[in-house]
Amino acid sequence: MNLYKYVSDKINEKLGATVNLESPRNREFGDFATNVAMVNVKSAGKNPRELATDYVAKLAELDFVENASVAGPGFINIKLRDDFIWKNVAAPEQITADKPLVIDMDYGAYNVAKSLHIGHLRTSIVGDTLYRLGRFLGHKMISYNHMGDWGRSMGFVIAWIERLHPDWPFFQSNFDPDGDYSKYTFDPAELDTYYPSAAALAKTDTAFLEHAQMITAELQQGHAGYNAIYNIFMPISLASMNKTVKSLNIVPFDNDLGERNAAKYTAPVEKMIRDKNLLVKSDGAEIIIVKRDTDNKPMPPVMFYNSRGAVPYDATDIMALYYRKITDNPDKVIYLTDKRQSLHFEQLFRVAELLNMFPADALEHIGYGTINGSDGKPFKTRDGNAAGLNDIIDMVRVAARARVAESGKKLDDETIDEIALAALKFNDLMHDLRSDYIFDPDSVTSFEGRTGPYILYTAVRLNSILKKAETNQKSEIVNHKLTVDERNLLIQIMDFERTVLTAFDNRATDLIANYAYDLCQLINTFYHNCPIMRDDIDDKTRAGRLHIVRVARDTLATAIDLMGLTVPREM
RNA sequence: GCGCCCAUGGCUCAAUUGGAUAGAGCAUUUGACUACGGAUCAAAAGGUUGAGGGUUCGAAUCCUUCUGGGCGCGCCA
Repeated sequence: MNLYKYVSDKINEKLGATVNLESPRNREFGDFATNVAMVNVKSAGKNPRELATDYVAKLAELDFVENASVAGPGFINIKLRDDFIWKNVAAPEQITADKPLVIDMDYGAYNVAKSLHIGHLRTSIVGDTLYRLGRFLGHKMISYNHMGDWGRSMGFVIAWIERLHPDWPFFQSNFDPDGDYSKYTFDPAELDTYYPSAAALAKTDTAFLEHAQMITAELQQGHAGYNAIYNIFMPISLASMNKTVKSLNIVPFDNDLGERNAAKYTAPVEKMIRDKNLLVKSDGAEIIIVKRDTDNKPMPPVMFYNSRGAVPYDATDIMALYYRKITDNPDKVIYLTDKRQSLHFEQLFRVAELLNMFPADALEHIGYGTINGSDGKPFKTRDGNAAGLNDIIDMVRVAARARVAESGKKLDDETIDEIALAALKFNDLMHDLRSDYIFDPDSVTSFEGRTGPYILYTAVRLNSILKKAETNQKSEIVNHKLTVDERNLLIQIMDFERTVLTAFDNRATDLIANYAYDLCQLINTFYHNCPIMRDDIDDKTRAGRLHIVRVARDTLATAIDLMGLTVPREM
């Protein structure tokens, strides 16, 4: 149940006020606290402690209140009755948001012919958890991997292939579009080196750069040879992306539709823009002015056609939005990208408004921070290269395997992978996604303390008890007087629903991760202090504690699933 | 130049969006039933929340000035 909401509503009803209910930081103060007396002190004309005393008398009449007391400058602390807690604590169910929405989520945004690197970690992992959260709350979530598959980088890749194989038919003037080109193929790993190599060359070789830019424009305008070679490497690259997606255990994208798909809608979108007289010629390009008189900051125009006639990402993003409008017609579109792109999205949203495509509040950009190394600069491997995502996954796996070997346990590879992935993903999820954070390989691979493996370990422990207790499956709730550890755990369990709702509302995946960690701490303390299967434990206590274990396990398992992690059978 | 973001124990992060004695993890020191599984638990030590000023019952959080960092500002995404 949403304990917080229930208690909050009852108290509001009783006091005829809007109470700001909170969980006290220090659990000894009580299960809940409120500052309502301090807030209402002005209108009441009493001092806060007097007013609080009045409130306390009323609160004591509520059937779920064990006691209520005044503390400090006028806080009211409330302790719940044991039987109320016993009666209401339950495993989480699918929660339905008040108003289920259709939500398009744009994250991932992988690039063709460029392997995933550490920059894709957050968009993938956080995007996946937001997607799962939204789904859990009953929203219709539609995910888009808005691939970089049609812009400048494609010209670079093709130019690089031409450089390697100038004799290939795709680059000849007499290219036959109906020919059989099945013998031309690429090794995925090698393909991933093409774009970086080309980009590096373009920095020094202006002629190469200009040639690549021309190829981009010609590709977009239908050049047969370029399109043919594109159609060969594109699927190879996509398969490679999806392999990484799978190894990250993120929900497959509903749509792998990127810039190329969007560009199909150039004509209707251009018409919309022209109809409103928004397209302006400038330096050979065609742009949309989005600056407003009230702006006190730089607001460059949106590029629709560049001077070579190609559609850059400014334009394809408008078209992608158009595509989503005419297909999903979503209530909301949420973009999850690096925060450095926030100006771009502000521009895009202005265009959407100018075109009456979406109101401003339907579009949302969540900008996540950079993952830095211990030097405070974007994380690189020891040899100074941008760290590949597969390399990072492997690094954590190797560490996990070593850890298992050291402990003398025998776990299969699948389990080790689950542990390693948990370490990597939890480390990402626990940070405030809008801030930069430092990625410390030693800390991520330590598997101790505030880590993914700690979370999984806790779940495995609970499963282990339940397995052991299988024989006496009394599912009825036998209540006994709660110990402090039992009580703290149950209160936290009952706060799950509020946490999930708040996390989604604030697009704050760290709330789920931190909730799970706090829950695990309480579980482990309970586990340590409250024996269950030991011979000296009476049946009533055992049955009650087993019930707690079941509910705790189910709650934790739900949180783990929302984070896209898997509980191993053993560890 | 204009604009946005950040600064919290030695290190990495929190702080219920203005609430009580600023909490965790790592590292350090110490302890735990020969174990419902020790990837755990318990405890100690460690803080003028970058600096100054202001707002109020109450500030890490809001305003202001300063210092130090990061990022963005038309043909990349």
